[in-house]
Amino acid sequence: MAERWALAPAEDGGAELAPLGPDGLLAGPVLREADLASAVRGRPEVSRWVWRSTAEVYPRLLATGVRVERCYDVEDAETLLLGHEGRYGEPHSAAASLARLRGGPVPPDPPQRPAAPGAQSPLFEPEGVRLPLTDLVEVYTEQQRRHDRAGHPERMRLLTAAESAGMLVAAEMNRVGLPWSAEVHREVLHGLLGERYAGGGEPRRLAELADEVSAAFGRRVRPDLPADVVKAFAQAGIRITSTRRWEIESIDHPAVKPLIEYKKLYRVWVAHGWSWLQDWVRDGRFRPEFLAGGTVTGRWVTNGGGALQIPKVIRRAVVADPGWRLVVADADQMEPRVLAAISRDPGLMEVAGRETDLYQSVSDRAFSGDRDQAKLAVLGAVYGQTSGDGLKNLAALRRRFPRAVAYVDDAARAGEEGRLVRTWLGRTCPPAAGATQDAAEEAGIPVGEDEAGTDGRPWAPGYASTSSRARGRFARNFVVQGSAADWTLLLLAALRRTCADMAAELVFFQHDEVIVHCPEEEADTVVAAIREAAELAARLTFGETPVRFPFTTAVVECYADAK
DNA sequence: AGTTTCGGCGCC
DNA sequence: AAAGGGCGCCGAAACT
Repeated sequence: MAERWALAPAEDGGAELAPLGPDGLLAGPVLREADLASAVRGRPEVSRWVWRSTAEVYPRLLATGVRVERCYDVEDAETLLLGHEGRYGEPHSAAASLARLRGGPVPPDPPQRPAAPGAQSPLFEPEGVRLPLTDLVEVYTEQQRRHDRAGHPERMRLLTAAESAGMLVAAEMNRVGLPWSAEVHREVLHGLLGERYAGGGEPRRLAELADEVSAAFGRRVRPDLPADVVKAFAQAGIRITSTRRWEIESIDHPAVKPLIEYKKLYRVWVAHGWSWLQDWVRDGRFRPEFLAGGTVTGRWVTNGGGALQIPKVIRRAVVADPGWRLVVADADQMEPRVLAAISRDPGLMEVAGRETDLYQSVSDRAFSGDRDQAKLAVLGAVYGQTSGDGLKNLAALRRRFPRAVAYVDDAARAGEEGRLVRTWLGRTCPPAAGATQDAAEEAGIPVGEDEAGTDGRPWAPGYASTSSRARGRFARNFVVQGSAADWTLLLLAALRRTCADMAAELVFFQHDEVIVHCPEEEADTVVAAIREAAELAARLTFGETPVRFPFTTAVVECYADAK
């Protein structure tokens, strides 16, 4: 029988805990134990722990080797519930929730802890404000009722459970770290950038390229200063409005080639160079801090280390332990498949019901076999393309897949009009600041920046202050990107359960891609587990659907060999 | 001098 | 060819 217990850490390293009934109410006396980890370790029959904050509790458990099967993160659920209720931005702490429940003054959320290089999750610095166990349970019980009032209660329950599972995965990945060879990394850096000079200046290759750029302009130009580059082009009789690559790469000038090369290598140097290695890699592991549900769409973010932006060339440094392998798995055309599942467009569901290249199938149906056009059209529909060939392509797409396009069009309209937009499971897009704002924009009155969420959770950048058109694009993308994030949470949860019985460890997750580090002999099992987890996740998330979610998997010793 | 914003680019 | 979604990170520039 699945048991559910509530848990609240105490100041002295101990904990309060108590069993919960099916209704979420206390089902027994509150117990007091001297050691948090022992209290959990001693109760293997508990299948779900209800606690205030996974970030507060779980790293401490993991530090003593204790894993849990499931949890329910009250403060994360509060954020999701508040969003669903159209109260985005209200304080999400358990203390605030309790205050709202009892009608007292609502405390603002405490500020977020800044990221520190190489830092583990804070073991001894509790984040946020603790509550006595009985208060926590009171909040939890009320949250259960709030799930019942959601548009789709069962989906909302799945969402909060799934994101709590995601937080367990994130905490475990933070602890394990991504296998990283500092030696290979240094070789790659040396090969790309050349020797480092004393004093921390540019490495040899960058200095050479900067000289080439200067030579081409006939004067000293610093390629890392956009203003300098714009001026230099102007003096050469070429007007540019920025130094973005797409704007300068078509220019016919001898400085362009070394300039682009410089930008590429400069990026590697500053973002993933020697100092990055120093800061973020220790004992053969890169330890970023993954944060499940860190964005409004539900995508994860990382704190520090740029773990979700590792350049392809640097992936050479991700190397499995001896005798181990990396199973690198990439969901094929995830977003259009998600669009098929949520829109239930018959044509798109049929296309997405096959495991073959979806863009090719779409192009066969609507674009005379031109795969690139089909891909552009699909991505344009999802991203809110508004001009160019995209519009023509969108029209072709609309003829063949009317319900799919209508689905994102409806979301865009809702966003423009300031109505709530939700993912399939019920994660809710932050609404516009107010209906008056559009009118103000219409009248040409600049609209001020909206107040940021007091809880430190991210708003869409400038979301509330952007044009209604931009909000439409955001909402259009939100329903697809966010529903995809819903599905990946269930995928991770399922995969985590399989890995729990093996030596295999989840070490990396990036939107539609997952890496499992495992002994060589487990690799085939892991590959199969990913396929099964994808199917289970699809069934749980979207219900009965013909849509398939195939993965491209590679069993490699080095991440760079996966593609 | 310290903090915030900007420009550019990495990933999906 | 180029415009559209989500992020984080860095140094420089712009601010206080």
